Amino acid sequence: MLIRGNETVSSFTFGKEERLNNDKIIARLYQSGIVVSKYPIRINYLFLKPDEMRGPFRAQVLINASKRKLKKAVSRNRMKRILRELYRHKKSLLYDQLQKKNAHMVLSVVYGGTHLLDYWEMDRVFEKAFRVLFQAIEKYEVEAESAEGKTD
RNA sequence: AAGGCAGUUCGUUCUAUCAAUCCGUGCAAACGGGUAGGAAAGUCCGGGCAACAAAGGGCAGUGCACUUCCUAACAGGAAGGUGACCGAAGGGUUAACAGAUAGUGUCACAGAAACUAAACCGCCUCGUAGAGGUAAGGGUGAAACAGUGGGGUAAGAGCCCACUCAUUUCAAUGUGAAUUGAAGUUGGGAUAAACCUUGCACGUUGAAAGACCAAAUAAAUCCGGAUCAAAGGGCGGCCCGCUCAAUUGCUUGCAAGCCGGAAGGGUAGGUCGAUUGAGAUACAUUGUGAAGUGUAUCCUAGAUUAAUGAUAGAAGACACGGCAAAACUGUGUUUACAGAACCCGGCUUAUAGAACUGCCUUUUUA
RNA sequence: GGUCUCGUAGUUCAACGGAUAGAAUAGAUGUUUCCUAAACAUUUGAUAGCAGUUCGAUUCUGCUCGAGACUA
Repeated sequence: MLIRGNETVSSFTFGKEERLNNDKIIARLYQSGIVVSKYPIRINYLFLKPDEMRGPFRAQVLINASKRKLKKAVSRNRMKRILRELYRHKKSLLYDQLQKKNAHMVLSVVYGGTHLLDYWEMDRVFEKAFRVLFQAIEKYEVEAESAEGKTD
């Protein structure tokens, strides 16, 4: 089965409000966001204030595949769909982390490889990338607290 | 049965768990239903639709080019004609199939000569310095001024004759391209995917078109202009022609406002366009056919950072192996090409595998 | 989504439809030098691919492939 013991069983839905679709925020994400690269997956992320978020969720994501690397639309679609399923199944972990630190973020997950991966190969890379991302979230809390201290 | 040619169709199915999107019901939770292709592709043609305020004409430009028909239209399709080619046969393939007698250009090297010309070798005559005649033969070339045979001649030549080929005119047949026949004071390369000529067609842009709502605004600056005219904008690129916006004051060249533009600033969310259409299927009917007409039935993707999926299992299919073969069984694969972006009609290109139809040849059996 | 442009030696560029597709530079080999550099000589291309037109295509035409630009 897909659902493993260490994963908390919660909703696996992936609606419109969890997807990033605002043009301005996307531009900010790619200009000033931070990159976590774990070939062939590349994740850009950017922490936002709660009032900047456009929806009730803690994170918004966009998933894409490079047209330069994958010429055929069929293979791009396939990679995007696998990544979407992986995010859908693993996002509760991300939400837990964000809940602990009371943070909000937007992120983009981009497939930048030149050949196709299957679901379980992609799963391995995706978990590694997520682990790096969680470390970054833990660091962020410290920076945020110090920033709050300065402003106060 | 095997092989070949031509054509048509399909191009996995089911179950479980978790999802996406649209529609419907519902206060909500939720439930029910729909959800990618034959090419959705390339963007090569043709249309619909929308904007460009509003008449035209000419030139330039672009495209097409045997005939007749089909179609909203087309460089598409159907039925034919002609040439070339393939096949043993049934038959098939292909054509950028108007014009070289409107004009211009080009035809390298070789060759004597590459276009209204020309004599290198050869042949013949006079004659032996040479002059003249000759395109039959040689050699060159991708191409040498109709071909074959005979007559004729000094030698030759469509110079003459017969047949053939091309071309022109006439007649018959056909809607027509053409075909068949007859006749001639006809016989003068190739190239138009070189310029071009003739005929026909064509505005430009492209759904990021455009319409509406919401939100946000910004003045100041620079350039030009205001009804005689000029300049500027528009009517496809140019020309002709046509046409268009905006005024008051007073010191008459300045002020204020106005019109057009430049640059800059702000906003950048939503709805419509946008999925019922030259629609699909079935039957009847007209037509050789593409297709037309009529009746009935059906509604069959509609996303917008972009849905139509992911994983697991089963069946089926295919490949390889075991067995003389089949059944059976083991292993592997889950397939090829490929993903709607306003919508249609075509064309082109890609495509694992499977099924069917027609025809031909060969062999075997009755 | 739409509209266009361009593909020639490893690289940067040439070439009216006409011998064997040139030039610079890089690479390789040799000469020279005690060695290196420089210099000199020699050498290296399926004109992106497949068809067609033509006597003959880098050039003209069609299709395919690749690269790039523009477009609220």
